[in-house]
Amino acid sequence: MGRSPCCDESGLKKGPWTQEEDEKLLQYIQKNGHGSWRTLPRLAGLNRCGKSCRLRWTNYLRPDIKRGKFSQEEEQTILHLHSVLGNKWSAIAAHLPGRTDNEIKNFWNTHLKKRLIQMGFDPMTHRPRTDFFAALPQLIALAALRDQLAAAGDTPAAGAQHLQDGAGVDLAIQAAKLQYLQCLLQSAAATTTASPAGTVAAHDAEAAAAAALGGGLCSPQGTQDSADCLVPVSGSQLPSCTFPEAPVGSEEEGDQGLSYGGGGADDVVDVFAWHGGGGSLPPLADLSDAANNNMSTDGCSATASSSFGGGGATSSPLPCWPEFFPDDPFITDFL
DNA sequence: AATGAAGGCAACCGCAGAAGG
DNA sequence: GCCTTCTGCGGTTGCCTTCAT
Repeated sequence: MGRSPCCDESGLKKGPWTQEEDEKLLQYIQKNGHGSWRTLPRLAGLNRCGKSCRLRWTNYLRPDIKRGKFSQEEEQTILHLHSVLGNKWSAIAAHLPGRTDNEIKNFWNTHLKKRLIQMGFDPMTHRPRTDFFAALPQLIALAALRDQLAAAGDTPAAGAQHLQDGAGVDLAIQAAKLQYLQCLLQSAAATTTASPAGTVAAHDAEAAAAAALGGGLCSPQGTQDSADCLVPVSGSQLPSCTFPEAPVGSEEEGDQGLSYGGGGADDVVDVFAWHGGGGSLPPLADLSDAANNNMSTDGCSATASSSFGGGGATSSPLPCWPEFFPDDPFITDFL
């Protein structure tokens, strides 16, 4: 190593490309192919380093580049492959025709990664985060929801009126959501000892990715059972292909489909809406049905089909929160 | 309407590995 | 086998646009 960067050579232009430069590069490559990137700029009459030319070509000028928003299928694929491959952007890009590694990397860093973090998942391991600060947004949301519940039940008359005018149903739905949230946190605790995906040998990860793709990725239409979608190395991980797609047609949820709020209690609702979109978790309507019917007090039975947490949520009853904060009056009172 | 903050994206930088002599 | 050169990849930066106040 120790080789000086190619762009250190004096006089070479850096920064944004002009249309004229694009045209020169495009015409040269279309006519001659790129050949040696190092000699290309001189031959093409460009005052750029070869590296810059290659980047411009592969990330922007290449004719097969697909532009525009990522589709739901592409999002699912990225999430799934990232859970298996990690930050191997070029490998991930190889499975997404027309998408560049740079584009995928940017999309991950600006969208998907943030969503995982906001939902309390470690974006590197795709597992629920177990530290307190990761759960802080949920705690805040819980507090807000509790206030809402308390306000609704201020007086018996008010409470009865709420139930009559439909507000009671909303509260029941929110209670069901809350219980689901508790399940998530429980699964977080259950996966504390699990090893991170990053420890998986690269060839195993590649093989797993190939197997997953060859055997068919988790169908966005949900035609394949979520358990079948899990590749071996990510069997106890959360997102990957077990992420359900966003509710179809929810344009108001934002341009990417997956819904997130800006903070506070809205986050919880949005997160649940996303989870309930049709993947391995029951749709929100199911939760509300459970709430309206005979909602179990263990908080997890309503989501018994969930694959989250590697079985922790399905095999062990709650209470989860009192284990974390046994003396916290808010927790004990709320539960 | 102005201004600051945040988000999104294109491009750069430096490292690692492959290829060739 | 060693050294040099080239290519590709992942991380990071900085600019531009959009949004919020």
